[in-house]
Amino acid sequence: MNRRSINSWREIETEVLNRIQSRVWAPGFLIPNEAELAKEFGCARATVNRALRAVADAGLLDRKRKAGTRVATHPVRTAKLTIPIIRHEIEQQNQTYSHMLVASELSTPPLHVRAHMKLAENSAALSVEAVHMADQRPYVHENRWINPESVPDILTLDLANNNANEWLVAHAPFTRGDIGISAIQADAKLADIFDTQVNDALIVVDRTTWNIDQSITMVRLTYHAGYRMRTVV
Amino acid sequence: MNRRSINSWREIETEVLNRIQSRVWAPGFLIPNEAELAKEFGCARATVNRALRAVADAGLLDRKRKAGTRVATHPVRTAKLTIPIIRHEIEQQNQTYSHMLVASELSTPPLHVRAHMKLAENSAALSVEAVHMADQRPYVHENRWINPESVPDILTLDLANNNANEWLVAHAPFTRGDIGISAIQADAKLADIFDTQVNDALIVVDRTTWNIDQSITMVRLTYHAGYRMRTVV
DNA sequence: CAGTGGTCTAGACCACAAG
DNA sequence: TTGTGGTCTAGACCACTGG
Repeated sequence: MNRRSINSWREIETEVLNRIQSRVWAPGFLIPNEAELAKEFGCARATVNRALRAVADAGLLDRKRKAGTRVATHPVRTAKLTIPIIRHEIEQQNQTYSHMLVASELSTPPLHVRAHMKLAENSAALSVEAVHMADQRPYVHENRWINPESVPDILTLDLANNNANEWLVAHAPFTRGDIGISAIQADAKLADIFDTQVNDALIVVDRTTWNIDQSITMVRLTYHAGYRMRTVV
Repeated sequence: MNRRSINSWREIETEVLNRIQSRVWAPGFLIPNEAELAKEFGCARATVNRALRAVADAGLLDRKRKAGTRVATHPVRTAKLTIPIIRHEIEQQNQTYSHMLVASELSTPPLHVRAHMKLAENSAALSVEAVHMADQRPYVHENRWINPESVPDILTLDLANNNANEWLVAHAPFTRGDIGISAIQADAKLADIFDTQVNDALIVVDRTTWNIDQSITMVRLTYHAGYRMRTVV
């Protein structure tokens, strides 16, 4: 075969994607092993490995030792949902960010919060309620519980002039988090905050972050009516 | 230093994460270069590279040639939002999947669809409306436009017995897609489908997929009331 | 210009899993 | 048992970019 030598993993990745897309390698097809592809492309096996690993990470190939590499029959694609700092998200739209603290209080969280955050029955947590504004208009409402055992410094922080969202990102790295996205009807309070109608549909993001097995914070973000989360695959 | 030798990239990754989390390497800190870390860990530079690349991909390190590697000050975390085949999502919850075709018709799409899918003014597209059921209960409503130029075979497919969602995944690989998530109030039709109240808040996912620059399909998925998308970071 | 990460190579050994 | 991907090494050169 007079194929010109392909020796960058990105070129190999492109070639592999082309073969999959053009169905030269159809779904379920067992593709040649790394050594053979390396010979075909005239490069080292490690380079082929790098390329195939990238394509497999994207969900288009299934790789198994001994069994070889197959084109995924039902590629499970994943979209990257970025979790931006709210100020950044707003400023990226060329709007002016501001932040309003509604309330902050150290108290005993309700049962469902204690349960989800794995807090002891009599333990106190810091409750923070705030509204993030874009060009002075309410953008997202934040309702947060913070575990002071994970971030004791939060108790001495001036939350009126500091933003819990950003402060936590910089000072409380987390190892994992769970996220839920749902839709709710605006109640009277939310309708008032967002200057919209009761029963308007709003997007809600619930997120809890953990340091190993200790909860850091549990937050509910309720976005203004008409908000649209966007991403690409 | 009497450090034991660390020579797997996963161990190095763990060690790096530990140093970031314990703030031994604080946000903004310029960490040693790959060669130095390789010496410290007693491994090859390529191994350090593999580990640092993984951590950087996770958003916790910023790497630049010549400038070196710094701990991210505002780590941009990304959650993986999987785009499952609806049948799989339902079966994973141990529910029985079924699928009901409401309508399918070749017709001229409305302007906003033509515009988004980049279709010519007089071109026809296949419109498919269906409901996916879990244990006989409506789970998600699907409203889809398919570009027959991208997937001509769809025109001869028996959509009553085949599921456009799955068929497209297997037969029309896409190179990119854009996704929007929003909340809407149920209108009379959706309330009827989901046997819920008008004005109930529903989650809507709009997705358009592309083969290079040619649109394949544009779909609106409207989930039943109370549906919750979940993911982890 | 020079330091850093990005990548490639040729070879080696290992870990897993199919048969 | 054995074929396949997974990983590591030591070295090399390249590409980008800060100073």
